[in-house]
This record gives sequence, structure tokens and C-alpha cells, in this order.
Amino acid sequence: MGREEGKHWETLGEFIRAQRQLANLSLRQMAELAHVSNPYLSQVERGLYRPSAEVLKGIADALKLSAQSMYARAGLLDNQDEVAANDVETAVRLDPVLTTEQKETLIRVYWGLLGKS
Amino acid sequence: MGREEGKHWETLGEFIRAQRQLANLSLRQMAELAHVSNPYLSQVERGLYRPSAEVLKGIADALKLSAQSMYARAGLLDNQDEVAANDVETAVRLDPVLTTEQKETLIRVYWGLLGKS
DNA sequence: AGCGGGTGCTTGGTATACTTAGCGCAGGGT
DNA sequence: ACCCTGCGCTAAGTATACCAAGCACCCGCT
Repeated sequence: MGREEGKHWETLGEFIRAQRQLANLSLRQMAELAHVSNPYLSQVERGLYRPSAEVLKGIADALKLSAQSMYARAGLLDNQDEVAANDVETAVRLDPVLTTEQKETLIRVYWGLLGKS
Repeated sequence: MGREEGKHWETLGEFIRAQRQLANLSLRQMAELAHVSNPYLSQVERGLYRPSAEVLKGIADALKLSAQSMYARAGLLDNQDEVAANDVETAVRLDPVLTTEQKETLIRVYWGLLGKS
């Protein structure tokens, strides 16, 4: 009844699925990593269920991203400045693997996406 | 099977109860603030249940604590790798401006530069 | 004596998170 | 052809988070 929150959940599922495919993981592989069953993960990805925080953390671990960003995505962490203030640009510049030119192009792409010139 | 995690839950309940009494709130008062029933809050405080993240956030709000410290207390946030998470991927994922698809493409470009498939 | 309103706790039920077994389909070897 | 292995999804069940109603007790009032 009364519980009518935002629609974070649908987009959360899409987000998880996108990240999983980005990591080239199958449902079952990731389900095992996240310590959940594969059908359940499937339903979570399609927005049928809102996973508990434990599961969310497992998923975050499996995807190797911070639990914080997961919670933020799920709308469980409203305080946006609690989420680290690491912006894309500095992260790119700090990357130990990329060459300088690669960093430039990547940042250029980023700026392009932002619409900045 | 072997889901044998730490005993954060018992101490979490004690913690919540202590904070509640510190704020001079009765069970029912705080239950209303946290949008849960008072019997349930009672049981949470005595460690009978492990509350979901939503409830945890409600409690944190009611106690005017950061949800983050609540999750940390509940063992849902491994504080170690949270600090070190300034690689490019997570930075992109945390970006507040980009859309999900844009993040995907950007990460794909990044992976491409790295030579990973 | 009785009320009325406060406290925290127990009980029984409902909603939903989560699992195990199994379906149907696609691609690769024999 | 036929198996095998992998994919994602469905169906049906179990476990548990969560709630509404009510109990027992205490304290201040009349």
C-alpha cells in the first residue's frame, strides 16, 4: 500500500545487467560469484524483485565495483556527497596502464559525451 | 550452504537501541520515524532479525546518522576497498551526469584502449 | 478503588526475498 | 542424425522480513 518510492529498481536491474554483460559474465557465472541463484539474479535484472542489501553487496563484489555506488544506484544512499568525489578525469589521468595519448583520447570522448567542447 | 558471516547483527541491535535511548525516543516514536512497526523494531534491537537496507536507511534517518555508518555497522560495507576505488571504471560508473548507455560506451572505449575484449 | 495513556514484548498472519528442479533453445562435436 | 554443454527463463516451493492486534506492566490522576 503506502510504499511508493521512485523507480530506482527497474533501472537498477538494467544497470546490473549492463554491467554483467560488460564484464562478459553469464547469469550463472555471476550468480555464483554473487552467492545467489541464477533465476533470482535473472528476475532482479528484469526488475521483478528489489534485492536486499546483502545481495546487493554480493553483486557489487562480483562486479568489482564499490558497494556504495550500488546502494546509491538503488536509492539507498541519498547523501550524494557521501559517494566519493572521484571524477572521471582525474581517475583517467591516474590510470597506470594507459599512455598519455590514450588518456587524452579517452578524456576527449568523455567531454564529447558531456556535450562540452 | 555455508552462509556463516560475522555476528554483526547482535551488536547492530544493541547499537541501535543505545542510539535510540540516547536520543530519548520510545520504541513507538522511533518506529514511526523509521516507517516500521514498533514490534519489529523491538525485535531488530534484540537481534532477532537482520533488517533490510531500506529499513536500515529509515532507522539511520530517524537517528540522524549517515546511512553509510549504519551499513558499515551492519557489515554491508567493506570499508577497505571503498577507499581505494578510484580506477577509471568505477569513476565512470559513479559519474552523476552520464547516462547508463554513455557510461557503457565510454567503458567500452576504455577497454578497447587497454586491448581487452 | 478505578481509569487513561505510556512503556516494551508476544503472537499469528501476510508479503516477498530467495532457492531448487526443470523447461526450451542455440551452437559444437562425435 | 544425435548428444552434450551452455544460455536465460518459468514454476513451485521454502525461508524470513515485516505488520496488526493484543498482552502485561507501570505511573499519574481523580
